Amino acid sequence: MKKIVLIEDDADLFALLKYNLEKEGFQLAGSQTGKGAIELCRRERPDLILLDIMLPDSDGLDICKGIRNHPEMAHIPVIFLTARASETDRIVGLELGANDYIVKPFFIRELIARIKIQFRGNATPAKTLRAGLLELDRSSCRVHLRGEELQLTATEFRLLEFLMSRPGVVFSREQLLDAVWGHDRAVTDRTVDVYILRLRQKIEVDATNPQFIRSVRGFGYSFDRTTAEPQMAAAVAVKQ
Amino acid sequence: MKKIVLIEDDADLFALLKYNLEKEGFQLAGSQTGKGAIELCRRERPDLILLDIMLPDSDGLDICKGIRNHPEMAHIPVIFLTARASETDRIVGLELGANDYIVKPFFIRELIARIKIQFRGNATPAKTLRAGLLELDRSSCRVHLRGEELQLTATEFRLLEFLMSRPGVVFSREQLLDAVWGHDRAVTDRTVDVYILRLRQKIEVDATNPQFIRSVRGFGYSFDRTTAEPQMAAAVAVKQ
DNA sequence: GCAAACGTTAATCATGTTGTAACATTTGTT
DNA sequence: AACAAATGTTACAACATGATTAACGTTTGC
Repeated sequence: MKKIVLIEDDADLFALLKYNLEKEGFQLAGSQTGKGAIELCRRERPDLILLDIMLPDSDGLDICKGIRNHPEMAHIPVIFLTARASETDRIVGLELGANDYIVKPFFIRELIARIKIQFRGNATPAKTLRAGLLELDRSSCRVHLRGEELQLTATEFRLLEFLMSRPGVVFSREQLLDAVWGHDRAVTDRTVDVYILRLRQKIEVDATNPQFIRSVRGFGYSFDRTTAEPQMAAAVAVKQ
Repeated sequence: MKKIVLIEDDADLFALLKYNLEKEGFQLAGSQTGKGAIELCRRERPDLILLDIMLPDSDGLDICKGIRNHPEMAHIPVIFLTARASETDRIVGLELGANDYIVKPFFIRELIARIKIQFRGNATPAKTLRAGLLELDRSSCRVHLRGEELQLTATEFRLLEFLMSRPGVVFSREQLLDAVWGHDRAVTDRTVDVYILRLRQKIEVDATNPQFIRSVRGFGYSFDRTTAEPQMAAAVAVKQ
């Protein structure tokens, strides 16, 4: 849960924001004075700071500058609440490090939207797929198992990526060929079997009891963690 | 000087924004259609993209998604121009990676303010890229290895800079040509191979075991330490 | 105008990958 | 148990890819 510090002197607005932001699932701390705001942030270590510029006892810009001067807080995003658009220049022109600002009066939902933009950061969509000890990193095209890097070929990688990105879903050989080999494929569907085998040899610890790639007889394959069944273990023991 | 790409179908608004942003010192490229917007960005490689959501021929959200899917453009900030606050939810709810948005009608100065906020975030771009004993200084266009200066040609430098600025990310030859050679490339993708070779000859200590530039068979190249040690493979072989 | 440096292509070589067929095993059904 | 269908496994020849070199056209600086 994200924690927000709100510095706003107007009691009504303070209450309104606190109510709405808490309803939205944020944890709120705050103060209605600028005095001690920096101390408050240092104690609370919020994920974001909402800062009114016009405070009766101090200047919001100074508070922001102060926060930026503390290395341990310098990275925390600050959104200014400002009374008039004419103040825009001061916020932006000076090197204060505001990450955003919003002009009063504003819709609560717009403020929430801007807060969420800050939290989304630079929108780094999960580039790496995980399943227990198995990790697949899309950007670097690497696969790790228990921290050890596996050497997969391009086709193996694409197949594993496709399966891992839709865990639990069973795909027919046809579908896998379309997705991994492409549309202009001239490939037998049994080829999929061979690649599944090769993948298993590389990612499965125990090939006889696949942990990651599940065969679904009559349908195809799926990436699915079959929770280790004690029955299976027993069966194996009997066989020996 | 910062370069901005503007995608806006309204001719009046397009002209108005172009005039004002150029007056502000930005270099502007743009299009009044969504068609080919991604291609435009790939060619221009702007520092920021202004994107109208409602376009007659395509959806701005899709364009943004497309941009985020190209690794070489994924880091470029996008500001949406949106007609109504009610569209806010779509922008924020979806994982599209918008960095900001502004609701029409807006003050030009507010837009400029928001643009500058985006640029200030990048105000401290690492002027020099480092990777172990390898140093690349962007401002002086010099590269040092163990303190010794290397003589790289312009293309070699740009290629290395591009790869080093996104360590670990694998780029296809296509992407590298787009990013390093630029728009009017009438160049075979094999050319990339030759440049990779020349770079390796200059920066790699042991060319047979590349330390910096990794070939990813079937995908392309990336600037990345290869964690897999050939010694390990040998040890395994011996154990068997 | 010349020579050196640079950018590009094409050809060759070694190596790893790919897809298939043939065979083996498992599974479910009668 | 017998059988057929589905899946697992192996081996191999054709193929694709990347590294490398040489050659050629173009730009640059003097």
